[in-house]
This record gives sequence, structure tokens and C-alpha cells, in this order.
Amino acid sequence: MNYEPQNIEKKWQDYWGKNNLYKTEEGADKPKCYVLDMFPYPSGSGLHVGHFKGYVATDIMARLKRMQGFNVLHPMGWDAFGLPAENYALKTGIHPAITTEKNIVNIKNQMERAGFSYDWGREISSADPAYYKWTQWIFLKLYEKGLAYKKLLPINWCPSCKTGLANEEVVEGKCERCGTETTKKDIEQWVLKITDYADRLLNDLEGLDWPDKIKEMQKNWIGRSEGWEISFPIKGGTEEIKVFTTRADTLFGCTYAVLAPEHPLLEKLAQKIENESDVLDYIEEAKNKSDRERISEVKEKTGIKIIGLTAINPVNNKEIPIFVADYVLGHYGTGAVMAVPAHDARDFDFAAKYGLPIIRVIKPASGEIEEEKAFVDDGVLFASDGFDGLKSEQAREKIGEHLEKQNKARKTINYKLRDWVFSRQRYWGEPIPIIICEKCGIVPLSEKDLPLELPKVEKYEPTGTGESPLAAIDDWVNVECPKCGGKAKRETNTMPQWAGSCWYYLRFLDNKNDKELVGKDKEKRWMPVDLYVGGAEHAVLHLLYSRFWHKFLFDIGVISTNEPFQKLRNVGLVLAADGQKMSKSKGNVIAPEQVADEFGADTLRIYEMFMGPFDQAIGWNTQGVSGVYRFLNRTWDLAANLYGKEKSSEKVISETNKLVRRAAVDLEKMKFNTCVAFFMEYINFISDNKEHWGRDCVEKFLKIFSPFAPHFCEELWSNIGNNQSITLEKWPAVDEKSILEEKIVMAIQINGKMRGKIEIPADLDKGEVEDIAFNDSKIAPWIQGKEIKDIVFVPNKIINIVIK
RNA sequence: GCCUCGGUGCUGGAAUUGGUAUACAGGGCGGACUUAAAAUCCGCUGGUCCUUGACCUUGUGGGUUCGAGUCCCACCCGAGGCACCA
Repeated sequence: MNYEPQNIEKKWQDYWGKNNLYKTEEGADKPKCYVLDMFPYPSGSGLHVGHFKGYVATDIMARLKRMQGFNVLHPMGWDAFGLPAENYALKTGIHPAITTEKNIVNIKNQMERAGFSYDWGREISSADPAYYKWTQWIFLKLYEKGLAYKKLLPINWCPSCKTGLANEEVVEGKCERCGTETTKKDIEQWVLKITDYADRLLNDLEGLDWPDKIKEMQKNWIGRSEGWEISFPIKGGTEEIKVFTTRADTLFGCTYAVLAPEHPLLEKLAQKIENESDVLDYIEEAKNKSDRERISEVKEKTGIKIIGLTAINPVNNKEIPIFVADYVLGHYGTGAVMAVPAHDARDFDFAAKYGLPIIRVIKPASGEIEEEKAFVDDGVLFASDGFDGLKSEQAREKIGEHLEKQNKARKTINYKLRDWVFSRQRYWGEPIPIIICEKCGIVPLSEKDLPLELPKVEKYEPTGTGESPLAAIDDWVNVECPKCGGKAKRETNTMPQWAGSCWYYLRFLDNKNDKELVGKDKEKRWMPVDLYVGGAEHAVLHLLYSRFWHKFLFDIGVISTNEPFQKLRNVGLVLAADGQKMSKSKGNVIAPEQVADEFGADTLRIYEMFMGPFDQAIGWNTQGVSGVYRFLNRTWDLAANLYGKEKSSEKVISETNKLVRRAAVDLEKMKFNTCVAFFMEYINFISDNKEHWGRDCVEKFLKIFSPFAPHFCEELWSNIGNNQSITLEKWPAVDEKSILEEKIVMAIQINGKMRGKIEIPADLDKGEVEDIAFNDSKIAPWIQGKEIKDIVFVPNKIINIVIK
């Protein structure tokens, strides 16, 4: 009987489904393990082998943990709101809900063919009103607690499509759809106060078992920096310029101050500005710059001197000029900086261009100052009055405190993280549950009116004013104010793509609950997620947003955990054979069902794990796939024939136990590629000892191999006469006693170079090994007549003879 | 520019964390089987030479060590992220 995956895989998939083998029991008296994939967007072209790489890994981990006695939760659902469905609707007029539903059926089918052990009873879709009711509920809670507010904000605007765009829709400063350069436009936006959580989001990273890279990215994104806010009085008035600096130590080198074009002082002191019209022109110009222009001007700084205003450096009372320049950002710090060209690269560029003085006040602790550029590192102060000779680090504190006593400085912290712009001028997203009344202003819907369902529309085009298509549905938009009964309109913006994915992992725990977002007991039982797997591209979007919402839900007592994802691992991309990213437009996409048709799902699963380290990007190699298929065929022939009948030889038992031990160790570390290599080495060994491979070891092998190749192992398991599914078997214990203490091969080095090997019993002591080594025919000539200086002995590994 | 990873045969990669570099696979070459091909099976496969043995070899150059792919310093190259964040 040959290995014919096409004939066995469907059979077992049906069997698992019919017998509900992967349904998670709520009350089970076992430790829990929550294994989660990032849920996919149900794309019309289906998923490709790259998506499946992560799913295979979690499936293996889920199956392993079940066998190890855990109660495993392994669910799957759909991140169903999103642009492609809406764009498709724009073209065809078919409602996104219909296309989405069709795509889900298709992708679910792809998944079932791969033998994934999801508990489909917990399936959710973020576009389902029963689900987004709770997304809206969370929004109401955020609003109630003052964490959602409306603000006039400059957003990306495509002048050709006449619509606002999300940041993700602007690629290199151009509209993703039509390629027109985008500008900024002020539109009223809903914004979430994620900045209130900046410190907690930063500090709690420490306790998470996440890749360092992702933690680092979140840290940088949050961008906490400690410094001083210093006041520079404006000469001849009561106003002052507040600047934020992390380099108070350079204060004596400050030769001018710069305001961002948006700085409010400019308007306030307009009458005093002698060159007001020039300044206004510059501000207007800066505002209208496209993103592309801004990026390309990083090197070439522009600005204008304000004539009529002078600032005073509080540390030495020197008068300095004030500039407006767009290299200073209005939204960071105080929107103004003290410029120290000698010790800041940007200020140096600006000063060089406008001929401003450069005064050095810091010198390196050792070495010389380079004349033609800024010295930006910490060093030792000079030309700084009473602070000369101090190191930068101390000087920052001393100078700050000195000014603080005169009320001219205070210690402060700034973050790069900005509040989250939460509204989109789009149709296919969660409606924001808010009514805007002519009299009462913003009125939130009451909880009992949720879900606020997305109404059916005729046309999906944006209205042209930058509003979502919802704005055109008069009988939906125009409502009575719930508070005063007067005329009111609904909020027509929708929530961004990220909203539904911020909390979906909670809904899997209790997907049918219509009273609560998640039952308290269930949340307590299952959270946090024990293993979360997905691409690194979500490092600062989804993974930061959901930590924010999770902490918020914790604060309002909905959940008992402080962080959602205890352990995170990134899946590396699967590239096409040519090393390019797989994409529909390049035509280099490989569909999982294609591979399953030709070689079977088990080959697909094992190949994806074997191709290389799990978190690394690796190109697809069709020949590599057939290599795995060959391996399965050879294994099948050996296991199906059971040459050795019931009992294996001592040596085979020993090797089998070693395999169990090695496999468990590498699986725990998710080193799937080496784990597959162990299986191959084992089968190579069995192939030379096939007559000694008995039922005892075949069964053990099938058990530990089954997470990788569930159909393959299930079929062989039943062929040998087992009636119960192999997925219900226990992970075998390692029988340490059966592992033969064999002779080991030890290396002999002379001066660190390998000169020979000896086969000796394990655990010999230094003296015994020396005797053997000195008498070895290969070694003797090397030490003949030489003075032995030292002998380094590492038990069971090497002996190194150091000679002169 | 800054931050974070990486650089090992022809290719994907392994190396118990300082202890026998190149596991496992792919590809190639040779052989068996076959009328032939595919499939399968067996063998060889880092380089150089004076080929019995020795020397060289983990991006480059230094260093630490009895011993370095692994640690330290400098540099080169590649990937990802951030990008005027004061």
C-alpha cells in the first residue's frame, strides 16, 4: 500500500469534524493554554502559503499542548472590515457583506484542507453586528471616560479623489489609489487618547515574552524622553517662549530660538512682528507643502527671521534672535526649540545656511573637536560660567535646577506617541455610535441602542466633501436628539480597520454572549493569550492599539488582566521562488491547496516548518517540497510494513527515546526546522535498522510526529489497529533508563587544533583520557619530544594538549 | 542620519551558547534497476597542494583565550523599522 495523501486526508478531516475532536471543553480540569493566530482579512484571492506558515506553527503547538494534557483554546475568525471589499463594491455595486461572506467560505475551506485543529464553534467576524455591537460599546466607554474626543486635525487629503485618507493609504506621499500627491486638510476627527497610557504601554513591555525587535519598535514609537522645559522671556513684554530640551547642558551655546509655523505666539504677537507679511507667507507655504516635499527637504532647511522680536537666554541674559522654521514640529514638546548649532546637527545646518553664530560649549572628554560639524555627544562643559568642567550628564541637572529656583525651568517628559486618529471617511467599517445635536452638541448613543447597524447604501462613492458615503443617506443621518428631541445628525465617519482587531481575542472566549463583551469567569480562565503568532508588520499598529484597549478594559473592570498577549512570536515571510514578495499582481502566489493537491497537506505543513528558522523570510522552493514528500513516502513504507513486528531492539528503543526528548525541547522553543531534521535523522537511522523497528517504537514515533503530519499519522495509527484517534493520545514520556550509555567520540586537540578522535566510554576522568590520548597513534608523533605546558579537559567533549 | 537584526558550501540552513564547523534537506556528479525515461535505491560532493597526509576556510582586519562561527574593537555589505521628536 502506497502513501496516497489524496485518499486519506479528506477522510480524516471529516472524521475530526464529525467527532468534534477540536471543540474546547469549558469546564475541563486541566491547565489552560490559549494559542492564537492573528485573524486574517478575508481577501477575495484567498490566502497563500505565507499566511499558512503561521497557522501551521500554531496548529502544531496546539496539538502538542493537547497531547501534553492542556486544555487548549485554538480559535479562528475574520477581520472582515476593510478597504478591498469596499473598493470592489465601488466597481461592481455588490455589497461588501456579500463578497466578504463568500470569501470566508472559500478561506475556511482552504484551512480545513490543511488539517488545522480550530474550534469552529467560536468563529467570529468583526463585521457581524453581534460582534461590532461590542466594538461600539467600547467606544462609548472610551467617550464616557474622556478618552475619545473630537478635534480639528490636519489629515491626509487626496485632491483628486476628494477624500481623506488614512496614513496607511498614503504611500510615499502619494494617494494609494490614484497616485496624486497628498496634502494636509483640516477635518474634524475622532481621536483616542492613547497618550494617557504611554507610560504604562512602555513600562509593561518589560514583563512580556515578545521578540526584542518588537519591544524595541514599540519603545521607539512611544519615544519617551526626559528633559527640561525652559522659559525664554521675550524682550520688552510679558510673553515668553517655552522650549523643551534634553540638552540643558548646552544652554550656554544657544544662539537663537525657533518657533514652529503653528506656534500660537505668532498670532498673539502679530502686531510686534515688523515683517509680518513675509512671516505669514512662509507659514502658508509650509502648511501647503506635500508630504513628499517635506521629506525631500530634510537636508535643506528653510525658515525666516522674525524682525521685531528678541528672546533672552535665561541662563546668561544674552539676547538672541527668533526664527520660524518648519524643521520644528508644532505637535511635539512645546512647538519651539532653543537652537544650539554647535551641538545639534539640525541647528548646525540651519545656522550655516543663515549665517548664525556657532558657539561651542561642550568638548569631548578626550580627543579633538571636528570644526565642520556639530559635536552632538555628551562631553565636558566649558565657556559656561559656573558650570565649566562638569560632565554633560551632571550639568543638565545642575543647570536645570539652577533655573528652576528662578522659576524659569521645570523637569518634564515628552513622548513621540501621538493620539490615535480614529475616524475614517469610509463606508465599510463600524459606525461611530454618536449623534450630533444642533443644540446639545455631541450625544452618545445609549448602550441599549447598540448595535448601530451599518445601513445599506446605493452608492459607495465618497460624497466629494470628504465625508463617508453614509452622509448621503438622509433618513439614516437625520435623527432626533435622544436628549432634547431636537434636530440632530448621526456621526457619519466610521472606525478604522484596527478597531475590530483590538479586542477580538476576548470574544473568542465567549462569542455568543449577548449580555456582556466577555463573561468574567471565562476571561479569568483563559486570559492572557499564551502564544500569539503573526507577522512583524503589526509591531506598532495592532499590537500597540490592542494593548491600549486591553488596559482600558482592565481599568473599567471588564477584564482581570493587564496585558493581552503574554508570549508573541513573529512568523517570517514566505517569499516567492525569485525572492520577491508574493503578490497577486506579480503572479507569483502559491496557494496552499495547490500544494495539497499535488503532495498532500502534511507535506505542505512539514515543508513550511522545515524551510528555515520560523521567524525568517525564506523563498519558496518547489524542489524542497518534493524532498519532504520523499521523506514522507520513505517513512510510510517503513512504518506501514512493520518489519520488526511487536518489540524493537534496545538500540532502536534508545534512539526513539532520544528523539522524543529532542523533539520536545525544540518544539518548546518553536525551532521547527531542526525538529523536522531530527525526524529525518531518525528515519534515516530506522531505514538502516528497519527489521528492528517494532510496534512499540512505531507508535511512539507516530504520536510525536502527529502534530506535524496529523493525517499521515492518523492513518498509520489506525492501520496498526488502534480505534481511537491519535490526537487523543498522550505525549509519550522519555524513558531515560532505556537510552543506552554508549561510547562517545571525543576530540583530541594539540594547541587547539583537532588532531584526532578517540572512541571511549562516557564519563572517563581526565587521567584516563590522557592515557588513551597519549598512546593514540595519531597523537603520539605530535607530542614526541615536546614539552607539555598544559592539558585542558572538558568531560565528554575535548581534551586539548598544549605543547611548546 | 538613527535604532534593530543578520552575513556559514552551488542553494535553504545546522552548530548543545566559548569546545570535533558545514547536521538535515535541495541541487550537482557517478553508479544500480530499465529497451529508454520518470520514480526508487546506493555512493561522492567546502577549497588548495607535494593528494599516503598537511595547509586554508564561517563578510574584512585586528584583539582576548589552551581553544572563537560564537566574546571585544574597527570597518564593509544586506534586510527591516523610524525618520527634522529638540
